[in-house]
Amino acid sequence: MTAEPASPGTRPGRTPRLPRTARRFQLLGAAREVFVAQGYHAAAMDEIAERAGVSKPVLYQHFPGKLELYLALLEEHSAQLVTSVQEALESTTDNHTRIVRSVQAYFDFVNDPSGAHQLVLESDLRSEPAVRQLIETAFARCVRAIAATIVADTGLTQDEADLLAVGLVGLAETTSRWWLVRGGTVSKERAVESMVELAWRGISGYPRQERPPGQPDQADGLDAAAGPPDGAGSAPAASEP
Amino acid sequence: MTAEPASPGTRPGRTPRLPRTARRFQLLGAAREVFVAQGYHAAAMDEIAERAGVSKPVLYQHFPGKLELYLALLEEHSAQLVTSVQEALESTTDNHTRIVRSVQAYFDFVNDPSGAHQLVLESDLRSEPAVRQLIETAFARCVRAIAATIVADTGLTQDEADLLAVGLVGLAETTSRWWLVRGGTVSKERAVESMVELAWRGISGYPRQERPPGQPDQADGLDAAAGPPDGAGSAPAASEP
DNA sequence: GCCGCACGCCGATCTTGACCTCCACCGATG
DNA sequence: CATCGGTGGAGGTCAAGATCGGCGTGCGGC
Repeated sequence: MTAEPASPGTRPGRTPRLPRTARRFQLLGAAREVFVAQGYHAAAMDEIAERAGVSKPVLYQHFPGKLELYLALLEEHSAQLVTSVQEALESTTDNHTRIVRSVQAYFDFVNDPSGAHQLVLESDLRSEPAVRQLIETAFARCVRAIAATIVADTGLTQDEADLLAVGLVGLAETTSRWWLVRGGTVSKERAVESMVELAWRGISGYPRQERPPGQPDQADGLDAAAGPPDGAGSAPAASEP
Repeated sequence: MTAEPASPGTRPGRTPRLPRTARRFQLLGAAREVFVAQGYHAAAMDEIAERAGVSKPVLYQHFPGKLELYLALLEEHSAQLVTSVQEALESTTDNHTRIVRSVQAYFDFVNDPSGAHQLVLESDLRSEPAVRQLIETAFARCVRAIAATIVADTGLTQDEADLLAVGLVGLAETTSRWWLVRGGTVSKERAVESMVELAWRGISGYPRQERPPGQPDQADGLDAAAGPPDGAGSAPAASEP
């Protein structure tokens, strides 16, 4: 006691006393910046607090610990990605458009100026079960959505459709991240277009695959949406034999 | 632990005094096990030494520090992956076989019982520049090898080929890891076959990029191995070394 | 208009855990 | 038989997560 408060007139007020909700939001923003820039392990709670303009105790009054803070951000952004992909798939019944919008969803997600995609796609805390589970669940939701679309519009088995969906997700993830890093060379639209074309060529002709006889194949490929292909003509240059 | 120092006569000799090379090899093996199981940050040098049956000073006599030990493992396995992919591409001139063997290279790499692929594909030390650079270099080498093949056998530009190669690498990476985790459902051969088919459909028809109609470019696909199209000049410009 | 209350905020500190070296010991060699 | 290089356990250092008492401000009640 009587430590050395020096002079009581020292300007103590740094922060204008925010309400809890606003403060929490600001802390999440600061944490996102630091976690994205440094990664989980290299990030320090001191820096997050400093970045937010508050002291560490305030941080610990809003979040029980570093892990929970990270998980809050991770949950937010992984849900955002999943929602984007699901909306892209549900927004239309034309499968080519579905692919376009899904790939675009990944590119947009990666292109977010906050760089939050790194938390979901390049986390350095996969050893933590909670983190791993969250990331894998988000991945699985995207895969499941795509696979459900595939299995609904083709005669493929669930396993086959899962595999294809995983491949497409990996393609979109990897290319979008690569495009972001090497962003200068190719425009986003061009990259998306290339990837869509690759994916579309890859799966558009699928239902005509040699299947055990007795299984009447659908009349058309994936490009046949729910209804008849009435002038959709979406197939770009698909080599239609 | 530390039951008691008790008597100094407790048979201290555990290790039969290995030569340096063998000892180093053994240390690398122990380190690999621990790093794979725990990740870099959760791994402790104590555990690596204990796993190897030696004490910590010997560990530090073979490696300057934890990071260097990790880098040695990372370099070894990333080089192994790159070599596998390069050999797969150079082993034949048939592009379909090239894809088969390349995808198989990824699946084999992931399927290694040591689990070493996690070091390269799921490292939790990307914040470290040396680690990041090593991983990205390995990735880039795989991409470059594939892109070089594409650009040699088609008229695509370097940028386009890079993009396709990145997509194929991402596809192989993601599906192989997914297959390993969900290994029970699909056999490896079946998964490889599906992915090869997807990739092959995706790129096999490529050299006939949107060209004015009326061109009878029937057999002019990637499956036509030799002979770059004469009219495909289009200023490659050779930007990257 | 004024007072007391309560809440939010801060400086300084503690503790843990992991990486990295110093004193006793033992088998091979001249 | 003596020496010497390598081995083993105990300890130092430091960074980073987590926390305790005090302070100042804004607001409801009188």
